[in-house]
Amino acid sequence: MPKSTLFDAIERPRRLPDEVAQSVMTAITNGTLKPGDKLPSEAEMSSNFNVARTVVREAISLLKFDGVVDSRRGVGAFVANREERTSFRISPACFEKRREIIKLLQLRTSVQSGAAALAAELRSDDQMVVIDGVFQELLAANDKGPEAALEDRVDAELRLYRLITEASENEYFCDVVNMIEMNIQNYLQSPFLKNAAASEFKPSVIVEHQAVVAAIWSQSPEAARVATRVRFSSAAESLAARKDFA
Amino acid sequence: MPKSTLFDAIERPRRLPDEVAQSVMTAITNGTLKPGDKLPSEAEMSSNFNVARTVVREAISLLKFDGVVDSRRGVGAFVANREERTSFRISPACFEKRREIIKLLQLRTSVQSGAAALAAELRSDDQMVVIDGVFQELLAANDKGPEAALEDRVDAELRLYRLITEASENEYFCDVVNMIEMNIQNYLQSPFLKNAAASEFKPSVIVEHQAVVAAIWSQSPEAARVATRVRFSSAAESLAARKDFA
DNA sequence: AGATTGCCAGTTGTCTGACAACCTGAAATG
DNA sequence: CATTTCAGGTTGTCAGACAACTGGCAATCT
Repeated sequence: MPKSTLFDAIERPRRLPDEVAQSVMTAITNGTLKPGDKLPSEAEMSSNFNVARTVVREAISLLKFDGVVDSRRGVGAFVANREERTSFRISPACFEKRREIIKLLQLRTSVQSGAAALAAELRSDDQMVVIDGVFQELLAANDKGPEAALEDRVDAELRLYRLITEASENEYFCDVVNMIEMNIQNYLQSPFLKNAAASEFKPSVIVEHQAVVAAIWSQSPEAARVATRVRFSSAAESLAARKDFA
Repeated sequence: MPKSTLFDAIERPRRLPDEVAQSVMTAITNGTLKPGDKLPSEAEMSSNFNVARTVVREAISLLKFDGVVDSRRGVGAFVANREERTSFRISPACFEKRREIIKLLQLRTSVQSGAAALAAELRSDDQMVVIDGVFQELLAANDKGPEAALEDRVDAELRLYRLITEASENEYFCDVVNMIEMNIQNYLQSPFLKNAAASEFKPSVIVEHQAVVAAIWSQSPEAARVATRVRFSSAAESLAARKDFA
C-alpha cells in the first residue's frame, strides 16, 4: 500500500489515569503537597478532575506502588517521605533543563564505570570477541565520516556499552543503564539527539572508546573504571557545551 | 497504653492488585511470559484469579507504568522488552539469595562512590560541619562497644552517608541510594540486619569511615571515590562471609 | 479476480453504583 | 468520668454497562 503523506497521524487520546497520576505527582514535587499531607479523597478528586473514581484509583495505585503515597483504608491517602520511595524513575521534567540532564549523566557515568570494572574482571573470552566485534563496527562507521553512517555509529556505540554492561553479570547495572537510556530516548527529541551524536565525531572520542575496550580486554578493572568515567564525563561535557538547548 | 509484646501484629490483608501484579511479574521474570507475548485478556485473568476486573486493571496498569507491558486498546496487552522499562525497582526475590544481594550492594557501592566524589567537590563548609558532627556521633556510639549503642551506630552511619549523598547536589544519586536502602529495610528481616550490624564492629570499619570523611573534608574527589568504594566493598564482603543466610 | 467497503466479535478504556472493611470522633450510656 | 455504641467518611472490592478501538471476515462493487 502506498503510504499517503497528505495527513499526519492524529494525536491519540492519552490515558486518563496517567494524567491524573502526573498531576498529583507534580503537586508533590513542587511542594503543593508535602510529605505527611493528606490527599483529597478519591471521591473528591474524581469530581475535581471530572473522571470516574476507578480512574483516580488507578492513578493513586501507581503512586502507592512507587511508595510515593501511602493509603490506609478508612482514613485516606498520605504523601510519603521522599526517602521512602521503592522505585527509581526519571520525571519528564528532567529533560527540560540542561542542569538536570547533566546530573542524570553523572549518575549514568558512575553506574557505567562500575559495570565496566566488573566486566573487565568477569568477561568471558566469547564475550570479549563480541565486544571487540561491535567496536570494529563502530570504527568502520566512524571511518565513513561524520554524517554518512551516523545511525550506524550511534547504534554501534549503544550496543557496545550494553554488551559491556551485560558482561558485568549484574542485572541491576543493566536495568539502571537501560532504564536511563530508555528515558533519554523517550523524552529527548530525535533531532536534538542527532545533533548531539554529530557533534561527538572527534578523534578523541574514538580514543576514549578504545581505552575502555582495551582495559576490558586486558582484564584491568581499575583501568576500565577510569576509562569509562573519562569517556562518559567527556560526553557529558560536550553536551553541556552545546548551545541548542536551555 | 503500654505496648504488649504478647502478640505479634496480625498480618493485614494485602492489596489484591499488588498480588496480581506480582504474579504476572514473576511469570515474566521466570520466562513463562516472554517479550512479545500477549497477556490473557482482562476478563480471562479476572476469572482466573477470581477477582474483579478493576483489580486486574489496576495490576496491569502498574506494569504498564513501568514499561513492563504495553497495551493497545482493542488488541490486548503485550510483554515489552526488558530494556524498554522506564523505572528501576528491586524485586523481593533479590533478598532471597546471597548472590543477588551482593550484586545489589555492588550497584550501591558504585553509586555511593560517585556521590561521594561529587560531595567532595561541591560540599559547603556548613555541610561539612554537619557531616563531621554525625561522624563524631558515630565514633561516640562505637566507643560504647559492639552491643550497647548498636541502634545509634546504625542510625549514625545511615545518616552519615545520606548527608554525603545529599551534598553531591544531585537528586538522582539521592533517589537511587534511598531507594536501595528502603528496599533493604523492607525486605530484610530486622534480626538479620541487627546481626549484620553487630558483625561490623571492627576497628578497620571506623578507619574506613574516617577515610571517607577526611577525603570529603579535604575536597579530594578521587580520594573520596576510592575510600567510599573500599568501605562499601568491605561491607559487602563481610556480608558475603556470613553464614546465617543462604 | 481484485480491491474496497461494511460489519462483527473481541479487547481495552471509562463510567456508574453498590457494598464491605475499616477508622475516627462524637454522642449515648453506665 | 470511663466505656460503649454509633454514625459518617474513606479506601478496597465487586458487578455490570457502554464507549473506543482493532483485526479479520464477508459482502459488495468494478
